Amino acid sequence: MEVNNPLYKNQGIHVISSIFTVDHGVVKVLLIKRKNNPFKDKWALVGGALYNNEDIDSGLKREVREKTGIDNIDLSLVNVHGRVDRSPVMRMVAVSYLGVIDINKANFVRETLKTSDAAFVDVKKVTDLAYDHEEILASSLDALKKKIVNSNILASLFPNCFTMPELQKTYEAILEVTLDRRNFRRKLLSLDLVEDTGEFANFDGKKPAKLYRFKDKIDNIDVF
Amino acid sequence: MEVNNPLYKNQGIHVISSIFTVDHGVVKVLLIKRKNNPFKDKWALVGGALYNNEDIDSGLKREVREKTGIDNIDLSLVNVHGRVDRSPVMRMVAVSYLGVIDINKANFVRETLKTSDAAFVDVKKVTDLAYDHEEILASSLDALKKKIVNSNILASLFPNCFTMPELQKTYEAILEVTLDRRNFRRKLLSLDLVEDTGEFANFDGKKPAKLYRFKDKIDNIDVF
DNA sequence: ACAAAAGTGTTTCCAGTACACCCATGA
DNA sequence: TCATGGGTGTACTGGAAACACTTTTGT
Repeated sequence: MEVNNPLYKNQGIHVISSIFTVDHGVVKVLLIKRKNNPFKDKWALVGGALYNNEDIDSGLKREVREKTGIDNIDLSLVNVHGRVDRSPVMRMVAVSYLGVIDINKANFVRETLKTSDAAFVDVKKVTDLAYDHEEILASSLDALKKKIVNSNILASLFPNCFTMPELQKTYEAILEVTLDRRNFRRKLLSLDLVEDTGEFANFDGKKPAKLYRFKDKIDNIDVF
Repeated sequence: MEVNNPLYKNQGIHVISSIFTVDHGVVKVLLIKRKNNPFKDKWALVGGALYNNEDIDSGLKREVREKTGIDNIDLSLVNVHGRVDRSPVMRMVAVSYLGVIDINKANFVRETLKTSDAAFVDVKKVTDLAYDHEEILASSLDALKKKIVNSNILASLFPNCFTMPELQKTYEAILEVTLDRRNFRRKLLSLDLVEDTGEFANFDGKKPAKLYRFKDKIDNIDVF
């Protein structure tokens, strides 16, 4: 059968995650530095090759765990990258995902069996990644922009409390726009995703800001 | 390297297309009957295994051509199906796509090297497909519903002229809702996707209906 | 003239936008 | 008391929804 046909041999699947955070108004993505060839010592998105004895979701989570130590992140499908020459070793089709994490809660490890370093990098300053990961990143960043207006994916960025101005700055950083304070607040409250905690946050010398928290997760709010 | 690791051996990629049409108010999908094992003589979605020397887009088009004879259809990514047991032969990850075609222009062939029959089947009556194709179909049907309100994908269903009532019936069939005639027409004209041909269609004994045609293709109208 | 189905216009309502004012705090 | 940034209210606008009337045809 097919298995013996050389046309079908030596193929594999990459599962690649773009893990984003927003750090002081800067959108960053988690990169790891590769220990092995191909692309030894190059920075890359988190991910690797799927095993043939694991579901793709399991492989995705395993790769994230193995290369970063992060264990509890929601990832959603973004795209498929299938140019025949995208890997120099053998034919690999990449399935890409995106996730969002609070930088303070992201206890990633800097070195693992296959990686020599890890860091959140400003997406605007990312260059020279392994494979076609720059392309994958661009595609995931687009998807992130679409997703934050249709889902409560940003809840992961604020596991505890947050103020409206904080949340707004995050939206503005990702979407690269500026929004009206009053309309932003009204819009967000009308979505029924967040609730007032009754607490306040005190900053430098300004009026204390109300603290909100995200309600239980409702992914992908439908337009209909 | 990885290539010699048994964990990475014997994997492949399926490219699977759900090709839809709307026939007299009934949403149908193109199925083919398999000649070979596994799932010999079972109906299945159009698709097959990607070669290791072709881009995924090329493989997708090749599979559609080989199994149906259809050569000029736009397909867009829908989902990835990666359960480890989804294929009984070897580990295959499926990438699924959707397309839409006018049933009158769809000159598909009934038999090919690998298929013994082909037919458009009412999506509500599809049962007992090969592999996990029922699951893939369900997912693609969902995607189709979302897509017809955000793109002019239905233009492929009406390569020539059409009347507003016809187009509305098509929307209603896919979305499984009923819409208001007047609002539907206004909405569609406001989208600037269609233009008046100046011609009219005469039916039984009713007022002639204006004929419209789709303007040049603009896929995926953005919400922003 | 009548039924059937097509075309057109009007009102209402809500969500998004733009904008002005008040409030609490630390210096 | 002042500057800074946070909180609240209101008027405007445009698109979606609800709805009624007219037009054309074959019988």
